[in-house]
Amino acid sequence: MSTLKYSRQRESIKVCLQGRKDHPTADMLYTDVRKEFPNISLGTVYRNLSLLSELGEIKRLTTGDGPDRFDGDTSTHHHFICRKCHCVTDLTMRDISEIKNVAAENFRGTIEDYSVNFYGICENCRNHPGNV
Amino acid sequence: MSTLKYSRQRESIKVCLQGRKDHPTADMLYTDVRKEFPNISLGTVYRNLSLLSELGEIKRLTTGDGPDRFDGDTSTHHHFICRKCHCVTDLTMRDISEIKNVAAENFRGTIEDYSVNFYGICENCRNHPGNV
DNA sequence: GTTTTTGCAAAGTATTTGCAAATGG
DNA sequence: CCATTTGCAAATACTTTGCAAAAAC
Repeated sequence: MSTLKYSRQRESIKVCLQGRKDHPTADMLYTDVRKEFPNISLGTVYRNLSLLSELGEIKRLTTGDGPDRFDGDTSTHHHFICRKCHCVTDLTMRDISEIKNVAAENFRGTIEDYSVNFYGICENCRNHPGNV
Repeated sequence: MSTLKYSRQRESIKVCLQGRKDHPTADMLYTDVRKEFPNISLGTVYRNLSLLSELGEIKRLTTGDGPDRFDGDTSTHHHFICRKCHCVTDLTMRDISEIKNVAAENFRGTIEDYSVNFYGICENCRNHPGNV
């Protein structure tokens, strides 16, 4: 296996992501990072996002609708995805990790992880049905 | 809105899907349905899978790895996805729908649905580490 | 006859990859 | 120096779409 080398681009991508509370796509981060590195390429953004999520320094969110999104907050939490405006927001809720044990009870493989997404209409879309 | 017309192709796609216990991709179903309709096009398969899942007659599964998969069983259940062979299997587990209420407690939008996926290593991959 | 669906091909979206040059250690 | 990373462009993977012909009703 190869040794990891520091890169200013990777660092910037990580800092940009951690400074945001939305859950940006690769392309949104590309726009952001280009302010600091105008010549960075989208390929580099994709490569580093994949690398960082393999290292566990960020999280990849697959919403089931459109491109993957990324989250700089790696602590255990779940997301709400609005089926109208497609925004992704953090949910503050009590621990539900017990569902992993429930799933493991009758299963003969090894369950290592789980992911939960909640879907519906966000507060903003419900209040402004005309938009988006 | 337009009225739905019967189509032999759509019927065949649905029957093929319901006859399988794996969770095939559009392309896998395409291969299958072509035995009955050698001239069917992949576009027709995609169109009908989207339509059927909008109608609630089948379910679309987004695994976060590779193409979407489809499930002819629309009853409430959850899935395990092997991170090695990427197989998708049904989990038999007790009801966890309470997590929807837990999520709704501190959230100001409307939660309509949720999806849970479990990840890890399936029994087969664990027993045959060399394969795949 | 009118509307919906199909097959085909082309286009669209998201992401990955090959390669020579640049950077990091 | 040698290994890794970059920028660029081309390639890939998956899915959707426009359109004329066929099928459904």
